[in-house]
Amino acid sequence: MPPTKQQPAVPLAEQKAIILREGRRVTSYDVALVAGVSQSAVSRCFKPGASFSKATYARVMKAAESLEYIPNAAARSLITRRTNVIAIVVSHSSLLYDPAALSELSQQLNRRGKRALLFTMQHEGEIESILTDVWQFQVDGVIAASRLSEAHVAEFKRRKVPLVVFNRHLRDIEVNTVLCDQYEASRALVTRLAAAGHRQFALIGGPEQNSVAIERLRGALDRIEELGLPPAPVFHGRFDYNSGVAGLHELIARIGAVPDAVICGNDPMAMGCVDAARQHLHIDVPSQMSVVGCDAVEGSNWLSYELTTLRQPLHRMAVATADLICKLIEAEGFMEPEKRVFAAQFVEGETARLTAPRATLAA
Amino acid sequence: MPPTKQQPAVPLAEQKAIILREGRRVTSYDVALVAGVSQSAVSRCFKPGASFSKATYARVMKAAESLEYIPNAAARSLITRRTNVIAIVVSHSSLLYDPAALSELSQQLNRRGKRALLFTMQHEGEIESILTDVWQFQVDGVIAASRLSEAHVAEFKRRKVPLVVFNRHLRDIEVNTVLCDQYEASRALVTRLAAAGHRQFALIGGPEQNSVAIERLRGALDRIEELGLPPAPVFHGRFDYNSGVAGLHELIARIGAVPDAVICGNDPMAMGCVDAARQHLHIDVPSQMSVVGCDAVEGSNWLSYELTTLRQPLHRMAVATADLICKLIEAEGFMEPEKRVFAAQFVEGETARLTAPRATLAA
DNA sequence: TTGTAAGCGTTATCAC
DNA sequence: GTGATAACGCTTACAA
Repeated sequence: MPPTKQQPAVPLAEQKAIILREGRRVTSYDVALVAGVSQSAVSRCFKPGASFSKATYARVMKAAESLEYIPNAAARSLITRRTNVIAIVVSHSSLLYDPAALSELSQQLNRRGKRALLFTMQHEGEIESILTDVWQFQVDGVIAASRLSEAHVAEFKRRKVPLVVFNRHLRDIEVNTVLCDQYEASRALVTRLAAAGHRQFALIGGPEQNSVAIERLRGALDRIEELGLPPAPVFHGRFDYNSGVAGLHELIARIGAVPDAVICGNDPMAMGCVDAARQHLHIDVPSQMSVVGCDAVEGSNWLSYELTTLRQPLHRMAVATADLICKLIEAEGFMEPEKRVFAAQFVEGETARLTAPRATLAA
Repeated sequence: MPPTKQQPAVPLAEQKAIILREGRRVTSYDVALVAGVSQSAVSRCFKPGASFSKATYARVMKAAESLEYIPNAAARSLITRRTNVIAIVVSHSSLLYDPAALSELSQQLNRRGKRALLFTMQHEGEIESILTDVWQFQVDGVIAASRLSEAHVAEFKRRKVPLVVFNRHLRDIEVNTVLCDQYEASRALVTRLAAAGHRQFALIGGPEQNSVAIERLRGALDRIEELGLPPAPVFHGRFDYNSGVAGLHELIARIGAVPDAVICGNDPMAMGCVDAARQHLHIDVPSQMSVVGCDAVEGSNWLSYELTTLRQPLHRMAVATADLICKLIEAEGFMEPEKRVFAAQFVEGETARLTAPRATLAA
């Protein structure tokens, strides 16, 4: 066996004492001293795919473990220009009303070795200060589930920070997007309900600025007009249960009669609408009035509701989003904006009448 | 006016061209060149409380803005040893079943100038790899809403990373904690229900390893025994709606009769229990059987349920958690572990009978 | 108040 | 395969 050439190793206990005394963190330099190798050798051992001998690796790992050494991500990212952090920008309400989306996104990023830096905003105005922080943290990319102006999108481009817009419709802006085709889903829904004999529609939409809410409304209104049905009144809610309750009362007052079908911008509003109908107004759902929600959230399929709704393929959308952001990071700017559109899946449920009523035929 | 002494400023356009050509990021050095000052002057202008003249500040800010300069957080944290990032470790299920907690925490951190790095875990086993990442990212502190072993807590201490455990009961471990007194709340609940004449209790608990679930069960079981009531059977669910449905069926089979009251470990399970009673078994709630949940989640107060439940003061808990973690960061280790305990608030709702039944007196 | 210069803890380059 | 050495972009004494 040839003699192993190596630097004199510093005793572990001694090095530990020094670190403790100076109140320092453990660095790769400390590991190098204990392992009897150079600092760069330590660095290489922590880099997958780098070249080092088995013996060096063993010595380094032993020293690293006994010192509980962990590489410093800040120092690494300073030179690699990669942080392995993806910012997720999400509004307070989407977090509350659809927590599964955030959870899925986080999981998918983790699986790809990325971590999620969470930015929640209560008001649209906070976006400015959030973006400032996003730039500061040098995140590798951003997933935004929030409204973004054209100027904001342009700044992402200038700064070369990959951006994927999740489930928002940014019309006429060239930007990477993963979304569910709300417009088409709404149209198909109206078609189906109309085929079952519904004529007078009423709509409980989401906030007027919300792009998802807008698309859902547009789809329904366009299709209603195309089919020559009576115009549908619109109530703008805030995506919460109470908006559904209030919405139904107001819509009935406006029409002066019970509508055949109420299409709601999301599930909590639809559940509010169902409850208001059944418990306040003693309207039977679905025989007297149909109610449809959107999102198939936790709770929509419970026995008390069994809501008719539209399920977004959240898992697949999260996978697509994570894939896309990773691809963008790899491509380093040399990629055309990509839009990945998913179709919503109809959940029949029990709150909408989906076949023509016999009674009507008899009458 | 005295002549302003300053270094020759480099033209903005020229500097921009250089940056673009070299594909670099904009650094404080670029700003310094354009502003005609030293790099350290630029740094100082971005540090609140540092000393600089008004004139210098103005020149620096003008240059910074025109170059769209933003300080690099990685470089800064390398030297300041502060990242302004707090890790939030949360299990998939708590994110899903109580998204408001995460949202509140994130908001409160933001308000204190901190950002949240989100770690979600689907299985308890993932905690190891998560902690490795936590150390790498040099976060200023960690808020954990998950199970942590004594060894894990010890590692936080060794690495001097502030830790606050959110709403978990780590028995016999010295660790900063913000929680709701589940044990006491459960005891009080049993007391109140017993006073209303309930004798046969049944329990639908959460996962056997979950500390919150354990405390809730313990409190109920202890109090039931103290009051000399018949022993209550326990079903262990997974915190989801279906567990509540399945739980009620099984508990009734075990007792051989309908219990007087079912205490559930959280709201979705309670709602499952209510639905199973009303719709599968045609048991009237609350006249024939009382059902109580826990958490007062979104949906528990909707008309179809109006659940009797225990509300945790989430907002105040989030504020306390954010305050505590910030205090710990400031104290740099010189602080005794602190436990902040909040009391749950009883929500009367409509699924539990809270007064003695007249019928019983007559019989 | 301001500029000079020495770090912070890595990775990357390049001889050997 | 390995060890010097130069970045990375900032903060912070210290001297002027």
